[in-house]
Amino acid sequence: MFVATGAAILHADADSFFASVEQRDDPRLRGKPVIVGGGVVLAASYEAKAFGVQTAMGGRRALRLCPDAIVVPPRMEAYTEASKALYELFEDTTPAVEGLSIDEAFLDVRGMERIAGTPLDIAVRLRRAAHERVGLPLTVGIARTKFLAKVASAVAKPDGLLEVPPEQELAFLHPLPAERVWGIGPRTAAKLHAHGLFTVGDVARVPESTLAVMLGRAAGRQVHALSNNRDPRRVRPRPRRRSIGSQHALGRRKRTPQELDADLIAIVDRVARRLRAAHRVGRTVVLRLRFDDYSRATRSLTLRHPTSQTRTFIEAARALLAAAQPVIARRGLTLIGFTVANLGDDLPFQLALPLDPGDSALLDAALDEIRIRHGSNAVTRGVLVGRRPAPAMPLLPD
DNA sequence: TCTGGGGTCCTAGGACCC
DNA sequence: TCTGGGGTCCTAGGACCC
Repeated sequence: MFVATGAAILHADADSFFASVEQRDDPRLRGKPVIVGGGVVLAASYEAKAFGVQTAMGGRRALRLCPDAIVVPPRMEAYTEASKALYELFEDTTPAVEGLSIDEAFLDVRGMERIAGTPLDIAVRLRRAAHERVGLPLTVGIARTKFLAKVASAVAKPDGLLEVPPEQELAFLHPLPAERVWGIGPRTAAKLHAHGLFTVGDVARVPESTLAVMLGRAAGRQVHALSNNRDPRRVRPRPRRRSIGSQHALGRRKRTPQELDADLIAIVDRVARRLRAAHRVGRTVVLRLRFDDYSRATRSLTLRHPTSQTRTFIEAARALLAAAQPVIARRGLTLIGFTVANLGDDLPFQLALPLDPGDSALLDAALDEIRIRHGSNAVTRGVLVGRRPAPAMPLLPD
């Protein structure tokens, strides 16, 4: 009888995803060092990685390391298609799939022994299907917890398969560098190194209260739990996304105010379109800025009503940009971004009211009532119908 | 070492309310 | 005259992930 404590969580991760899709679609790229991106490396094939090329590296440096690399521009639609095909395989494998990113997911295969074989059997089939049906290499880690499964796949890359048996978990985990722990990035790692902590095992021996002081309460707790191999999180479908945004690097060239405004409008419009396509609305708008010295700033405000209207967002974004002018003038702008958060659903509705719908206080009250029924960030658009002979009017006119 | 574009979560302070 | 404790919301920033 299969027991629930066995290693039965799979972490499936496509290797160098964008670059693998490019190599799949263009035979001339196979076996060659490929870089996807331009100014910056979005993805590098393993042949390029062998030269030291890494994701997020500047393009010029990447080409110094690997002069023979073939640079191709990204094709996001192709990657989205490939991602869908991969996720179809995941969903065919088990109903319990938790997507992490465009090319990466957890699969819970507990209790499937009788119908589908051991987790290892399942993983072998999944990898074969990825090769044969999608044409992409897939690395799979198998373990008892999500964290260990993810670490296992990272260790097994590229195009690998690794199972961590329950009795070998600590022997596997503790010798690894601390950076393998989820949530330990460069900053946190530097803090840990300063205290003489380098491996997961080193970190595991530090009391949680000490880590909380060093890293903050939440981060300390998480790092302590994971490094001590405690990860009770279940595999479950991801909740809906909480923000939608877009950004654009401007380069060093100075923009005139008119050019900057045009850039801003283009970004805001892109975000608003995506929001409407997803039937979502948002209430908090965030202007994201980056300066000559790569320092960053954000400016945000929360609207009275959630919306997906381009015009409202542009007004808000312009106001935030205007307020940030002094710091922009001092530090020079190199990136501009716009994000809408505090998302809700855009539900069409109709509301009958006893009074003339020209009354704005009444309108606010009506919207509040709707939000009580549908959630605080729901609903911005609809038709208000007055009982008096008045024409139906749009609630927030375009 | 040189930095793109898409996200997530946490922290901390201030305003405001009871 | 001095001033508790708890809560929510908003804004800004930091760190991390792919």
